[in-house]
Amino acid sequence: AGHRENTRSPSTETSPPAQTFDWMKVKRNPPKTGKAGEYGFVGQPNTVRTNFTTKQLTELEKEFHFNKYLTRARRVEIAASLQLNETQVKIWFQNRRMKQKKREKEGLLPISPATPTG
Amino acid sequence: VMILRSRFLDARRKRRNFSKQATEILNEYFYSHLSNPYPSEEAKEELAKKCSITVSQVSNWFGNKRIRYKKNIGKFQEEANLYAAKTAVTAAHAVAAAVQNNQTNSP
DNA sequence: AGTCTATGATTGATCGGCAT
DNA sequence: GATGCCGATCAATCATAGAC
Repeated sequence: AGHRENTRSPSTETSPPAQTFDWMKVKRNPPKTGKAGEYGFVGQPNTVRTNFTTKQLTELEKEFHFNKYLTRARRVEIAASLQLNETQVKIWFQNRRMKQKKREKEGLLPISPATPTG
Repeated sequence: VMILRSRFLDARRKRRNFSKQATEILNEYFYSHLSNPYPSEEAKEELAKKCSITVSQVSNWFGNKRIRYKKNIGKFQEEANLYAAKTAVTAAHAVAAAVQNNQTNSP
């Protein structure tokens, strides 16, 4: 999505000195996800990326094949059975759909007809 | 925590660096748009074509570049100057050409 | 032949915008 | 006003290619 422009001198673009533009200051808020995945460890604003287990991924993948989209009820079930937040399940499906789209898009043209030099 | 590696030992495994020239093109774009290195979809497609890589790869490249650049600006200073100078030369050529064109075209 | 760094890809999660 | 989805991006990490 769109990002904010810089607040620096917008005059000359080709300036050697490394200025600090706004995009360089962008910081993401830490995940709100309070995970409870692996081996006993609940609560805590888990400040890091959750690592899904192979089992969880397998189940999610399996469900994805069945339905690309989830209903509220199904989401609750999955989240409970896999010990994940509803949000995590929701986000996973979201990302999975994007991944699917990307694959379809890529696996359609990448075959360069005649790769010229360069 | 160790046996679960086979999960994704797939694509990420065998990776190939882009050609010297492709990297050159990408860097030129990056440093000449340092104030906002976010190429549009069209720009990405054009870069992808010029570099003979996919649009996703262009996106990956810029994503990695942006993060790594801001993570350690100092480390890229040299590279930044290099490309800044390069584009400056290109600009100079353009100006020279324009001037010449102007001379032979303004009787 | 290792160790360290550069780099492309993957992915859980965030951001802004839009739809319901 | 809240909630879900999309598209783009972030940020951390993986695994490998390359430098030393």
